[in-house]
Amino acid sequence: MAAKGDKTGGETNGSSESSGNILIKPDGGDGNQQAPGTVRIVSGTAGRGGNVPMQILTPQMLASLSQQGLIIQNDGENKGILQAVKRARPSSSSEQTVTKVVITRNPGNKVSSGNVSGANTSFKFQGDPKVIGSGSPIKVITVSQGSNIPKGVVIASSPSKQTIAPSNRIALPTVKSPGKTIMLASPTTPKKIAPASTSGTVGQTILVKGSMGTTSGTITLSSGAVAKVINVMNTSVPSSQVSGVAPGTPVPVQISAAGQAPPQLASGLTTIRPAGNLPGQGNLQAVSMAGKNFPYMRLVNVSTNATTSATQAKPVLQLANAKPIAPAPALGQAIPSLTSAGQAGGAAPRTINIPIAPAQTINKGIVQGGVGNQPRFIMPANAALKIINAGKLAPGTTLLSAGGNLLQSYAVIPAHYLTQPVTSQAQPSIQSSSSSSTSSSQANSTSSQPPQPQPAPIKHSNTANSSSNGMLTGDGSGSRPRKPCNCTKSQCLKLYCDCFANGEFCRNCNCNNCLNNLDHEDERTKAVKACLDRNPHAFHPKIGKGHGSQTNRRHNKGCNCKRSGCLKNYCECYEAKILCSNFCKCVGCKNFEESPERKTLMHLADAAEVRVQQQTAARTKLSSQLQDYPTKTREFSDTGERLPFSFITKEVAEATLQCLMAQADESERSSHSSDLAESLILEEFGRCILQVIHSASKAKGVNPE
DNA sequence: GAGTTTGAAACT
DNA sequence: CAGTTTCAAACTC
Repeated sequence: MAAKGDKTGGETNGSSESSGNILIKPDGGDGNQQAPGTVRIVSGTAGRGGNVPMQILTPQMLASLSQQGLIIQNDGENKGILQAVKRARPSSSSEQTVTKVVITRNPGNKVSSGNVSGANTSFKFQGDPKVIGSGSPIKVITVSQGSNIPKGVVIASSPSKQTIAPSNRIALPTVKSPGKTIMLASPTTPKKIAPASTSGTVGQTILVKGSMGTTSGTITLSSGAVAKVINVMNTSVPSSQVSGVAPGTPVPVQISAAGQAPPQLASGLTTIRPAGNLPGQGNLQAVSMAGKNFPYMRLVNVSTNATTSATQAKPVLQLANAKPIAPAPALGQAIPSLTSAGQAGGAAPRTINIPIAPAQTINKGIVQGGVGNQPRFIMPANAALKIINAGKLAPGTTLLSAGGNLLQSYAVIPAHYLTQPVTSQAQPSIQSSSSSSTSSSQANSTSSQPPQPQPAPIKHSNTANSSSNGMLTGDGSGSRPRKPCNCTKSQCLKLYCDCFANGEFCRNCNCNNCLNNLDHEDERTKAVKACLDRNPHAFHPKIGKGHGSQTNRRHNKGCNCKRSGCLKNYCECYEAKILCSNFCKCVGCKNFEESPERKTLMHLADAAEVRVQQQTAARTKLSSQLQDYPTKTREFSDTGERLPFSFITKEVAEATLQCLMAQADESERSSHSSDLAESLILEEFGRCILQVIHSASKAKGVNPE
């Protein structure tokens, strides 16, 4: 699909400006004549437009801008536009502030264009393929002024590398602070970002459900494909909406510290951007599994072979500073980097470029979101899937390619890698990039060509924890805790293992001889491949949407129950709380709408739930009252006499309650009628009260004071 | 907690 | 593709 933010399409120029330069000219200028490799920056009034002298930015200048805090942020006013906002610098009042940058890619051209506008300056530019990506059409990044500057993604090369030239690309580093994370929402999720997911803290991963509507940031990977990037304010995420995203398309959201947008800090961000000139590409798919916590990225349709060089026109998936999050390391914890070649020390952004095929259609074969909000990325590892300049991936990286049909070619990357917080620890690198990019995004894609098998090298992560399942929890993103597995024979490398089946690493599990961790990526990779060979949909959510209603869920494959009547949790349909469908091959199914047995079970379950809730509420209330009581009341009168109610201590109350419960149990065992049971319980309560009174009368204390 | 039942996954 | 085996979760006692 076309990116809404792709406003500059056709703004390419055939000029011959030296590559790597960015020409900045007044916003609103068409810039069609801009020389390739240049970006026009036009100064203007706050926001956009305006008359400001034209400037030319060289890669070095661009890098400098990034260092100065050029931030990409959500543009509330411009749908589908990725905003770049330059962080305010207190010290320089005269300095122009870039508030908005739009980078668009020109499908048919090698020149990318875009515009940047700021409070005082508006820029429109055309990017040099070399600058933004090897000769690939680049997307437009629109930057508009925003009052909310501290959001952020920083556009620029990493501080560690001042020039862009070396890598020929512009990185979109994010704030250094605690991890930038990307979560993808289930494709089946509502079109609007769930309010519940709109809050979080810096470094936290927030799950945003795919939506239509306003976009906070958008990067068009190629014609027809759009990568979305949303930058969120530091502690809270505005209930942004995303536009240009197909319904259900997962949307990454990242949170950065307010006011922090140091380019050098880029980390943990995942950037998807085109690196080639392939026309109409866009092939990155985000796939989320219902109820799964594991994001996957899917690259579809790689038409070229794996050996294609980075300079070749190919869409590229870039993982910048993505660090494999091993066993859920705490934010800020040192983590081996997924990307970056040979760079230790961590400040420098590291990227992995993965060529991706041109996108033609969207989301074919994509797994529909399922229960819950645990997304995963599935990256088809076509032969074309290649790690540029990298012979190997950093620890935990699993990139598989399988020959054969498209569906069989996937690379599964644990969400950790995409959500890892950046750390300062030295990292194994695959490719060093002068710039790091930020924001993650996903694009739609389709494929047309069969992937070629090329297993991606995997390295072990020092931080790999054999017990980690990568479960994301406690971030308020909607992820749910997953039960630990108890596998004993499968080594957690078969679909028997829920962790593995969910695309997660085992963590805090009770499994034996577990290989589902970063320490055994090779084995894991092979296992994943084997599963995909057996069933290309192996990692797809089992629960999808039915044809009829948007809201109806159904088991995509159907169950095969024979003895449970589909009314026990053995049945996957019942377990998922959905009715059996035509796909099911079950025998003696009782899990259908009008089933009396099912209704009875439902009623019982509801009643039980109500009881539990009531009991919990009562206990909470009672406990609260008992705790507060001493502070609210006086135990002794002015005369020093102990007041009656002071004898009703917490222990007394609990004892009384136990007596009542015992009476209730007795009544139940005796099959008493409810009326009789009630009477007996009240009588018991009376006896308890009398006993308390009796005790109080005998033990009147005196205020020690 | 041990043993049984169950159905998905894996295998033949 | 069908039948069998393996496996781990669900369930029962």
